[in-house]
Amino acid sequence: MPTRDRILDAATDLFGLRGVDAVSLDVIAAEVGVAKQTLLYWFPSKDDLVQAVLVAAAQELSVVIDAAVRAATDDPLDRIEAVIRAVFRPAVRRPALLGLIREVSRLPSAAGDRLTADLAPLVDRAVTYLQHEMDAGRLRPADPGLVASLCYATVTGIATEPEALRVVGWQPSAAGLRRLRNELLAFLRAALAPV
Amino acid sequence: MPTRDRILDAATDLFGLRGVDAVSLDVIAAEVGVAKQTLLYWFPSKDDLVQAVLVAAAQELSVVIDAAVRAATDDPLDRIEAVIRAVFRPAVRRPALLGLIREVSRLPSAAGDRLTADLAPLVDRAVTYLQHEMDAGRLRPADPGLVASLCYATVTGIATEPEALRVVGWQPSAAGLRRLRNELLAFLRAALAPV
DNA sequence: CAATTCGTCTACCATTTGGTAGAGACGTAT
DNA sequence: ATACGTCTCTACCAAATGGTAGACGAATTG
Repeated sequence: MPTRDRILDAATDLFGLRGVDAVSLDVIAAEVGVAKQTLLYWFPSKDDLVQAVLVAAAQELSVVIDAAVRAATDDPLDRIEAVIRAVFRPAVRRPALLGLIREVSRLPSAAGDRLTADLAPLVDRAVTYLQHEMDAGRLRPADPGLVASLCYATVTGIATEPEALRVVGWQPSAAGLRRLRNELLAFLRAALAPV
Repeated sequence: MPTRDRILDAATDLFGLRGVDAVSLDVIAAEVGVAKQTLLYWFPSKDDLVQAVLVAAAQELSVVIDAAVRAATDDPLDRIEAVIRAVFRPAVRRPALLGLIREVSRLPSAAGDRLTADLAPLVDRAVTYLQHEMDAGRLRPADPGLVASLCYATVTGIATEPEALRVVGWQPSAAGLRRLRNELLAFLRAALAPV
């Protein structure tokens, strides 16, 4: 893999796992196996690196979600399930991915604004869709924007906080993951289904 | 207020908002209006300060939740609603509080273990209670541990990520907060109610 | 009054941070 | 060959970091 991509990969994992401020360029460089100045050659400053990492992560997620939506059936609950399933795989494979998105909220707003702008169309489409399905009686009527946020909070929260699962005795085995995914799906289905 | 408490307060807000690693002792000292060495007088090291902040936050939340549970009626959905309402107020007044709990997952495990131990009895009681109510048919049958984690993820996520709400056009006004709280309650009620 | 404890301070220090300057290795085109 | 662009390196640097040493004044205690 090209050096630039290896840097992006390592930075994504480290930033998402430990937080942007907690990870120094030296640590990333050591992880990748190059000198710090090689990082600064590819990304002129740490801010640039953060930016690039965010853009790459947003795009990766966008693509996955988009494909899932396209492939699913017409029923909104099935469609939502498809998205969750699609997000769950990369999120578990790389817990850092969603952790990174979350990291945005504590970054100086300028950095996050770019990401927000990138994701805005995706969000708008989702909200419009929810509204439409609620009107048609296929989802529990509610504020579609807030419902979208709540779903996001649930999925991201559960994917990025292994601690919260550990204290209830959950184990990250293959079987545990399946069980978690199924409970998550049942939870959201119940939360969204029409009365 | 005594210096020690003022330090704890400021540290709670800053740690919860920006992350432990991102906040230096100098920043906290400046916020409180004392010299850095005054901090180190009260808390011999940054780790000690972090520890103290976590313990204080956990206790504050424990007390609030405990009171809410005691005061509520017998119906489990009402009881859960009471807890959410109780947590919502301090969480909104100080967004850092829940953010801090979340911060644990990225701390060196030793620091978080103490907090985990402190909260374990509370969690155990909640899980046992959920199990009991599910058996009695007053809640949707599911894995009570995972359901507890999912509720936690939803509440914490929505309270600590203003970004997720901003992108759907939500505003943190008094009316907005009420609307958010009500949607959150409806969401969880639907997710937990028996079929 | 003397001695001690408490709370805060100024003055430092070693390490780590993000970042600069510039040299050398490598291939490719002239 | 030589010149040039690409990529990585060693050698630094100024600022910020967590932390130490110890002085100062104000209470408290003998």
